[in-house]
Parts: sequence; structure tokens; C-alpha cells
Amino acid sequence: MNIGEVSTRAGLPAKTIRYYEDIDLIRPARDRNGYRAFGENDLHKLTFISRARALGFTIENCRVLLALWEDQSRANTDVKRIAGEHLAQIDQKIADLQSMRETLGELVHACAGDGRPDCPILTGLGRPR
Amino acid sequence: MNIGEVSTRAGLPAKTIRYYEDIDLIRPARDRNGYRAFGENDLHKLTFISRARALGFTIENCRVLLALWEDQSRANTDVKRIAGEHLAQIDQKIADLQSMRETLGELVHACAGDGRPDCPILTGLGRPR
DNA sequence: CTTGACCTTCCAGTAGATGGAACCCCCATA
DNA sequence: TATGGGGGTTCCATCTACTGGAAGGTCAAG
Repeated sequence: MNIGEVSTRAGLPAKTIRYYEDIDLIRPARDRNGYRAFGENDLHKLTFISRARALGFTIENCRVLLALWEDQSRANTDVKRIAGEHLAQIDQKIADLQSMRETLGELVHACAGDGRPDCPILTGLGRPR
Repeated sequence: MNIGEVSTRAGLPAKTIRYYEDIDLIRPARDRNGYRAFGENDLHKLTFISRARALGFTIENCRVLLALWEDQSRANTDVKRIAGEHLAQIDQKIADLQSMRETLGELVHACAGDGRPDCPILTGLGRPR
């Protein structure tokens, strides 16, 4: 399988796949003409990475998860711990964004947006936290 | 005012302030010894930027907002539009994260984490979206 | 005069790609 | 046989928003 096909099937840009090889996430074989030759296992890995990235795991997380994934005998405890930590990070991000949203929402609400110079948004931004 | 003081008062690392000068967000004067000499106006701008960044505005947003802020005669309409667009982006991010959280939460919940090899998290990540 | 805190510039690196240039490979058609 | 097009390849630069570190200048206190 060439990079184009694997790109379509994994839903990742070819550039990104080359980049993943660059950083040693995957190691596709090579044809005699120098083209990358992807097997089903490579495709599966890329799908895995694609999905993990979509769920916000970092590349380093992916590296660890892939290693765990390849290890038939590993305990699910490690996986659950990593995923759990990540879940906590997501919760933290959501909380941060919600707090931002609230503050900004108030500022936007307070601004008439009627074409006059008076603007509570800029005034609000100029005041220290 | 030297960079140390303005750093404390604006709540931004000195490095970051130098960086902001580098990208022309601010233009502090210089003392004869080469030290940056910050005025009240610089401090006010940095406080503004610091707060806007904390609310998730990009540097480019900050640049535009600063220009609007400096323009006494500008209409609040532009400001409200920018802030409104940003609010929509925040809402989108929150929604994305919540959807991630849900999916990942299900996976974590489904994994016993009991030390055995069987792990629904890895299985789930290996399946296409 | 020395010490230490503060300031300066410059260079490199972070995450995670993405864009572009210049070039190679393979197949089909005129 | 030329040529055109749609693959593929490498390498280098760029993006965002900083951050770290080295090497060195400045200043006030003791």
C-alpha cells in the first residue's frame, strides 16, 4: 500500500504520515523504487494514532499507548492510568474554558455594540485580573 | 520602570515582555545604559495583553484589540464583533472537549484496570471513528 | 573592589504539523 | 517515442507563543 492509499484509509494527510515516520512512531518498509510500503499493521497503527490524537492525546502519549498496544501481555492498569490522567486534563481544560467563556460573555453582554466609542470590553480588558 | 518591575506589575515573565517588543506589540523607550524604560502606558498595554491572552485571544487578536483600544474614536461595533467571534470559538472548543471527554470517559469506564491484559481502551482506540 | 542582582543580546528548542521547491517514477495516450 | 499527469521522494522553512541558556554589561551595597 502506498502512502496515498494509507492516507485515505487512515484519514491522515500524507505529510503527517511522513512526519510520524520521521519521529519514529511508525516504520513502514520500502519498495525497491524508494516508495514507502505500508502493511495492514501500519494502517492499523495509524488509525490508532489518528483516533488517539482526535481525543487529544499528545504524541508522547500515543507513543506509550502504542507500545502498550503492541505488548500482548501488558496489564490494562497502565493504560487505564494514562487515560484517566488524560481525562483529568480534559476536565481541567473544560473548566478553564468555561471560566473564560463566562468572563468574556459578561464583557460582550455589557457592550452595546451600537457604533459609539464607549466599550466595556476594552475597558474590562484594561483592568488587572 | 525597568523590565523587572513591569514584569511583576503586569504579571508577565520578562522574557515574554522582550518577546512582545520583538514582535512589535510594544515599543518601550530606552535608558542611556540600554535598559528598557517602561512608562505607565506600556504597563497598561501589557496588562491589557496579559488579560486578553488569559482569555484565550491570540496575539494577532491582541494586536487588533490594542489598536482599537488606542483609537479614541473607534466604534465599539468592531470590538464586539471580534470578541463575539472569539466567544463562538471558545464555545466550539468546549463542545469538542466535551465530546472527547464523553468518548474517553466511556472507554475508561469500560476498562476494569484489574491488571489483566484485556483492555477496552486500546481496543476502542484501534477502531476507526 | 567585589559581590550579586539585574539587565542586555543572540541562538536554539518546544509541539505538531504544514507549505513549497526540486526532483524521481510509472502508466497511458497521441 | 515524446509527453503529460498523477503519484511518490527529500529537504528546508514556517507557524504559534513562548522558554531556556550562554555570555556579557550595569549598578548599588558593603
